[in-house]
Amino acid sequence: MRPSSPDQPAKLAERLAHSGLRNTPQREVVYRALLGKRDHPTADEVYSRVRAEMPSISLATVYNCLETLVQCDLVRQVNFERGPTRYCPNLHPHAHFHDEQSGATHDIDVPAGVMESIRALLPAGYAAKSIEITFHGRMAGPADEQVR
Amino acid sequence: MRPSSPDQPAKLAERLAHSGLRNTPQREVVYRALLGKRDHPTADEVYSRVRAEMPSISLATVYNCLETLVQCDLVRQVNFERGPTRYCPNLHPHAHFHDEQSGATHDIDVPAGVMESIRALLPAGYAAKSIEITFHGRMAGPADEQVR
DNA sequence: TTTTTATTTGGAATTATTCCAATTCCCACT
DNA sequence: AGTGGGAATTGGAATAATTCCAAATAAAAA
Repeated sequence: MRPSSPDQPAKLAERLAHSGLRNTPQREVVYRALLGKRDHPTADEVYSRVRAEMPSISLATVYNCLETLVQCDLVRQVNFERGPTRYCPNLHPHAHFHDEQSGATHDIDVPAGVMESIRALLPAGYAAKSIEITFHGRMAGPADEQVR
Repeated sequence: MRPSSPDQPAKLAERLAHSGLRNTPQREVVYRALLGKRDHPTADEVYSRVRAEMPSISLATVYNCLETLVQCDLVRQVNFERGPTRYCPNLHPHAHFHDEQSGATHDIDVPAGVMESIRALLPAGYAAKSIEITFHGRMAGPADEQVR
């Protein structure tokens, strides 16, 4: 696994400043919670993780911070099917695989070239700022994983 | 525009029968509402369209019928961002373009080959039953539409 | 016709999220 | 250091979307 770049708290400060926003302890702790366990948590899950470190934080603040992080392009917001919004701090171009069995979501790398070929499907006059790709399916069980 | 195939009510009957479900007037009217105006309506929007024809139908039934149609693979369920689930009766492989300005959603054809090349991104052990592609962006204004 | 099973219905309950008004915090300026 | 003002946080109420539930209805099977 690629190590996360070493200066991500600094990145938070920089991006917040860039948008004229303040770097508060709540925003830091929410961002760190996302980076610490990259399993696409819901706002509620972030809330409970963050309370371990900062018991006084409120759920409304968690929502606010997540919203702020999304606006700063530090976090992507992910929705499949019904259910709560999930949050993803992976900024590399990638797709999501949603395992219907476990409910887990896995990141799937998408080469920039493929992303562009998908963008090329758009007729003239359509300008896409972002592209979301989600697979729905099941992971093969251990019996199927053998390559030979 | 390609005319919708002539026998879609029959298709409903067939798919319901295939799943051992009954072909009720409510299911028919909900399905027809989706086919009649293919603008990715929410359950509430379907509800109000359907009430014109069947004023006694309930919102719970609309939810039930939509769920049934999804299970029969007659309708796709679409989610972007927060907000209510939308329903799409287009069964051809396609992506969605979400215009942030108007909130409208447009279908974008995706050639089967491209769909397969996207599927090929999955590592061994991942089996996708469906692939969802959503563009977020803006439509160019009329000034930009000239081809020459 | 009677029995059984599926479906519909209205309303209550739940879930996720947003809103709001009242603090609290922090930065800039004196 | 002291203070004014905008930004952020907070708790709780409000809203929106959906699901749940138990009773009534409708359709199929026997």
